[in-house]
Amino acid sequence: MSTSEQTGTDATTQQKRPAKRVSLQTVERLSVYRKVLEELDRDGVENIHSHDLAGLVGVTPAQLRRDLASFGTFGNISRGYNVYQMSRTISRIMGTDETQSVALFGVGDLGRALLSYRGFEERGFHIAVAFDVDGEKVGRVFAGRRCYHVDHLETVLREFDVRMAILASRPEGLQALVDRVCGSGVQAILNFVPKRVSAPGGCHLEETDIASKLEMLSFLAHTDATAAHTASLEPGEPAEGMTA
Amino acid sequence: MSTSEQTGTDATTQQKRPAKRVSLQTVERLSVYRKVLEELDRDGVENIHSHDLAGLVGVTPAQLRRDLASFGTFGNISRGYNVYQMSRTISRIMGTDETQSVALFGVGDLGRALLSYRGFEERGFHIAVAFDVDGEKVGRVFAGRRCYHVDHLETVLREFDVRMAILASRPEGLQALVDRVCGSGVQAILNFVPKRVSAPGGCHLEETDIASKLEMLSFLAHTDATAAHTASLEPGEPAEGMTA
DNA sequence: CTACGACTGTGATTCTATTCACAGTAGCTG
DNA sequence: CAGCTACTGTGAATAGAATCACAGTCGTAG
Ligand SMILES: NC(=O)c1ccc[n+]([C@@H]2O[C@H](COP(=O)([O-])OP(=O)(O)OC[C@H]3O[C@@H](n4cnc5c(N)ncnc54)[C@H](O)[C@@H]3O)[C@@H](O)[C@H]2O)c1
Ligand SMILES: NC(=O)c1ccc[n+]([C@@H]2O[C@H](COP(=O)([O-])OP(=O)(O)OC[C@H]3O[C@@H](n4cnc5c(N)ncnc54)[C@H](O)[C@@H]3O)[C@@H](O)[C@H]2O)c1
Repeated sequence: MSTSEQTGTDATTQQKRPAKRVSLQTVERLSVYRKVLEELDRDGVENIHSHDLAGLVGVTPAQLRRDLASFGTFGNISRGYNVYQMSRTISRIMGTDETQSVALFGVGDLGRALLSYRGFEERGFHIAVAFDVDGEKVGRVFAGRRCYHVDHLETVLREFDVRMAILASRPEGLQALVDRVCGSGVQAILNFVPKRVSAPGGCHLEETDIASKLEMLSFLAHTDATAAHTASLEPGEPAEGMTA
Repeated sequence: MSTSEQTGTDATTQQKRPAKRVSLQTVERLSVYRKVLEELDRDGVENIHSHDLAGLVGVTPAQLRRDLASFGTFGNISRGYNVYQMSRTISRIMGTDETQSVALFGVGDLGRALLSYRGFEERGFHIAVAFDVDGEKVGRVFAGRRCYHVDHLETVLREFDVRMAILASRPEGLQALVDRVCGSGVQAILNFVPKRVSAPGGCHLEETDIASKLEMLSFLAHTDATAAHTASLEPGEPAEGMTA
């Protein structure tokens, strides 16, 4: 950033630099920064230095500053960052400064747990509506949210102005569901169903495979438990067979 | 790998190369490879080429081969990889070739959803035991698993030979819980509680913050929705204040 | 008012991950 | 049985992320 107009920086200055490609890892960390900043704000802390904040979230000060720099200048030299301001700024960057409506697909065990979870509201998300195919569930109200039949998702999604969705349904027909959801204006999907699907262009899809996380942990536990990790392979016999 | 003894490679050959530091990202992908390989196996596919498998999981063929090469040689030239063998090998690498016992802490909405989920068994994990502090829940049986009081975790964990744990409790006293759990021989923890904790050395800890995933998705949706992403910042006034 | 100490933002550097590209080889064909 | 094709495993090249280190700035203290 240029040395001039330090005090006079206005939004336009930053808007002129949208080209900065910011990595997903940076965004993930931003989320953590904000969480910590909110705690600090609650504790009455007003300003904090990169060194201290970095210590709290477990990254290096350099990385923290670099992450923030992706979005422009907003620290005040020798006073550090304003906790409240920065928390709000990160919210705005992520689009969570105003509560967003989210749709839930699949009101099973997991879906109901998500519906009754109160932690989303604090982070700027509101599950506004649920969908299912089960006649037992359609029409009922779960934790204050009505459950509609998937057949009507197009009209209902637009009615509630939903742009994000959570999938907690079943693997069958998941791709078709994704296509319909994306076609109805949803731009981002969080998928809990352990099935590989792809979203059409312009729609972001994020997988959350819990079993996969456990596998990773299992690997880590096994590799440094058995010192020189015996996690070798067993090439076995060439296994003569047909070609795929 | 040397060109010799292609057919005669035995486990010891690989065990001599434990120095290969394999990245977490590689392990994450291994998990996906295995999932796809199991589907292929069910479909009767016996062999597959790196190109085809890579296409199915959404990575480049080079990356797939590189990932596998971290663990040694196990493709057969011009026949590709043996689907069943490779699936088993990856399981062994991750330590999921034999079912592992997992402990669950916190039998709330989320905890019960996890307990009733049948997908873990297929991936080599079995939630063998649950813990809570709520008198209403302690002593009861949920989906076949008994719920013990957290006070007795040390003895119960050893009894069930548990080396992995899932946290779905509450933020209060979480660090203390982690310390006790790690002290009882647990080597890996999957944490759903949105609170920053650290594990003592030798114990791996993985966070799964669902709201954080939503934030990431929100960011992505907002940034390429508003073309030249207006996600600028608002430096605001210098905000004179105390030092942190 | 000047000199100092400390902090941010960032160019340069190091480290890591991914991709390229090819040597070497197995199977297949005629 | 020789020649061809297409694949794997891997060194080399590239791209990307994290870290180092410092110039420039601000507040403060004397
Ligand atoms: N329960 C868990 O702890 C857990 C953990 C990880 C992943 N998952 C995955 O999340 C998903 C939901 O898990 P669950 O335990 O709640 O399963 P569940 O079977 O209890 O619930 C699934 C619900 O989705 C509904 N459904 C099926 N097809 C649908 C469709 N096309 N559109 C909308 N709704 C549909 C069903 O009627 C049912 O109510 C599953 O795919 C599961 O693999 C669950
Ligand atoms: N429900 C969700 O969809 C969801 C989503 C994301 C994260 N989470 C997080 O997962 C955790 C559990 O969520 P929930 O909705 O089931 O909450 P919950 O309040 O329904 O259940 C929490 C359970 O943990 C028990 N508990 C409290 N302290 C404990 C301790 N020290 N040891 C063992 N058990 C203890 C409580 O008695 C209760 O039964 C929460 O921290 C929540 O923030 C939940």
